[in-house]
Amino acid sequence: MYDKYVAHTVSLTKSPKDVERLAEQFKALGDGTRLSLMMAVAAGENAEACVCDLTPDTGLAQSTVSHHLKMLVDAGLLTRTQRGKWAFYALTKDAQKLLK
Amino acid sequence: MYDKYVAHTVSLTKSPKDVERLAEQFKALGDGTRLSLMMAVAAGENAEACVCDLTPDTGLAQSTVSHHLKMLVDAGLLTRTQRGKWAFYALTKDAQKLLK
DNA sequence: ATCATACATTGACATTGATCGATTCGAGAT
DNA sequence: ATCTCGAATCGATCAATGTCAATGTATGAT
Repeated sequence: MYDKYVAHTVSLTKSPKDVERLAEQFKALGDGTRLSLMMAVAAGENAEACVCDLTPDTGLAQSTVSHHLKMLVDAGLLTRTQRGKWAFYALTKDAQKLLK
Repeated sequence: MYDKYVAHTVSLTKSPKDVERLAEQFKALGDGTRLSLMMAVAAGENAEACVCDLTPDTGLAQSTVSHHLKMLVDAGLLTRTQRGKWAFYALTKDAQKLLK
């Protein structure tokens, strides 16, 4: 009922700790390379992708891509699953919310 | 109809330029201080606030807060309106979408 | 056991970013 | 004109970040 008068953003309901966590997620998305990686993962088959698929498009070194992916995992935006020699990354719920 | 099978995130529909812009907005939100500022603005009367209101809570120098606000404006997340001696900041549509 | 493949980790470097104090600017009020 | 107050800009400093080459690690194939 207060919806008309009170801005119902994320903001009003978050503790300082939540704010820091959210800021961390935004920061993780706040880089062109990483945002592109997220997009590529979302666009991949079964909405997942392995590093070998992701690296070429970026034009960056494999180690750099690996580093970015780790940041996204640490931020809670990607999951990592090892299957054979490949590591598959997929979006988390948080990521889907933030990117929708 | 493809909704069930295709991740319909931001990702799939954005040009490289849009991606960079979006990344810039995420980056702007990816800092605890700035995210708190956004929240404070959203929580303010009429969903706006002036620097004098915002500065004390941050515990930072006024110049620093001013700098952060400029970044948020440049990213298209805040508007700035001068009224008398005060500068009032308010959320943009983009910001409301990203923070909802 | 050895080898190749797919990633991760490390160390280094250059760039960016957050912060402050000091100064400047602009808009009323005197 | 001068003064004051709110806010923006400047210059400097120090920490954090993006990047790569080199190396390490784990997995599967030979």
